[in-house]
Amino acid sequence: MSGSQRGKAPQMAIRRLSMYYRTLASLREQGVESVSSEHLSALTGSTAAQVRRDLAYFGNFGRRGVGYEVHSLQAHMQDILGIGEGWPMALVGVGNLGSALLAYDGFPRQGFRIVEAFDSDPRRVDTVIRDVVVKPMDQIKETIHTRHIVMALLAVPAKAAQAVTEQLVDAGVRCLLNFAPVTLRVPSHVHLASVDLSIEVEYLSYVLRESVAEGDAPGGVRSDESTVLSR
Amino acid sequence: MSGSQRGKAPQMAIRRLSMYYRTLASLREQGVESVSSEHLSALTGSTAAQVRRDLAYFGNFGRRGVGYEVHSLQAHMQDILGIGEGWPMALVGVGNLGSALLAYDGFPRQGFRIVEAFDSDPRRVDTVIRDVVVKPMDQIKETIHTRHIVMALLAVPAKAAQAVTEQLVDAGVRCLLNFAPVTLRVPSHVHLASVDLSIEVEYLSYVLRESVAEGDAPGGVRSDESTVLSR
DNA sequence: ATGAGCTTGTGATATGTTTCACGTGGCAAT
DNA sequence: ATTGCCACGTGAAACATATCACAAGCTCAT
Repeated sequence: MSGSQRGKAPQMAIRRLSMYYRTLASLREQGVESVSSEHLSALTGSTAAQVRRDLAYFGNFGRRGVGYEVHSLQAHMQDILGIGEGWPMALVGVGNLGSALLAYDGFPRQGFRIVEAFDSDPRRVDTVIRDVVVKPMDQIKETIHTRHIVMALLAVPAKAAQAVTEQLVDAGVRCLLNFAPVTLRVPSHVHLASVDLSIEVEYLSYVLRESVAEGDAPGGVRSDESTVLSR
Repeated sequence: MSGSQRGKAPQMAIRRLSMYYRTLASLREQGVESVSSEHLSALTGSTAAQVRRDLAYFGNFGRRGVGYEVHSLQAHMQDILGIGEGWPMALVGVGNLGSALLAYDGFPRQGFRIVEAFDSDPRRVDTVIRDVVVKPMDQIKETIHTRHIVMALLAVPAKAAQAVTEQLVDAGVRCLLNFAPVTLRVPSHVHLASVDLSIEVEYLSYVLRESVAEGDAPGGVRSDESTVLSR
């Protein structure tokens, strides 16, 4: 009944669902009521077969000969991804990046809100950014516990990251999005994703030099080969 | 001669090289002179076999029975990744995120520097952040051309992203790191990577609800399953 | 020198993901 | 009703990636 899917979906498929979700939201704003896998793939830089396969991991959302109903498909994506649960998030580290995360309007728009922020610097404690009061680190455990926060964003310096991670895990956090350029260790019941800017830049640097080394003439138009899409 | 490698490396392997590089730098600071694949895998959350395979895509850097010499291996990684070419980068969009990117010290430490910044908001133009003068958008083409900039970071609102991308491509940029939550279209000779915060958060949201749905008891200690590592 | 012990580099294998190709069901028009 | 067309859902094939397991090469102690 709630034991969801058919086969288990590849991790990448789940990330692509996010893209489909966003694209569907945009289509809906434009008043589009129906999409084909072909259309959706063009908008997300995927392929039609991939779109169909990705969606089929989770159910039969389309109608043969017709396509997918935008509104209903979006609702399904939202449900699968857990958007709308309105998970409250905590932020640790209110430096430049942390402040940017607090201000990032993509989160609230997708139903995620940073409701608590922490920093070790006394000069930042008690400042207010976007209606969030910055608290000192020693209040992490109590605050996270009483507010039932399960997701945390980690925007502290690399050196501090592992120690802070352990505080957060100890406080009961279940998901961590790490921005520090380090490999974190977490217990197996805690989920971890990382955004690493250096890795992305170095990856581009690699493909750049590779493409310069070989001959490379301009060609047609290609789509996103981003971090998460592959092809 | 410069047509580098043996087999061609998986994209993920290249991202892992970045992690090895960073880890080697850290080991070197600690005065460690030699590592085994076993040791390196423990530090990066990979496996020994994976480390050896990843490195073997590019050459024979180790000595059997001994391991890898930290300094020399780091130098090879640097060379492969093109770190040290000192690619100058341009930033477009000096809002919260853009400012954070300007301040991010991971870039200069890896040999990448943001040397130009652009914004469409007149209130931001001519301000100076971290020694970089913010220029108006209409100077993109000339500036990028004369300074031979090949990499650009895109930190503008989603709505503006595609248009700005086209300006940058027109100006001669070869690599783009996109932070806007949209799928960009670029000509095939331009390389694109994307960092999408919503996707990461939604991915965590998915695995969270999945793990809550099934029974899940705490277990041992696991390592990074981040964006880029897989397993 | 020789042997024991260690760790790399790599065929072979296993696993995972994407693509292909087509059967199935649905719609519209005649 | 029947026909023609369309687009989904999916088994099977192709491809990509990770893991296994071991031969090859190095070091050190004797």
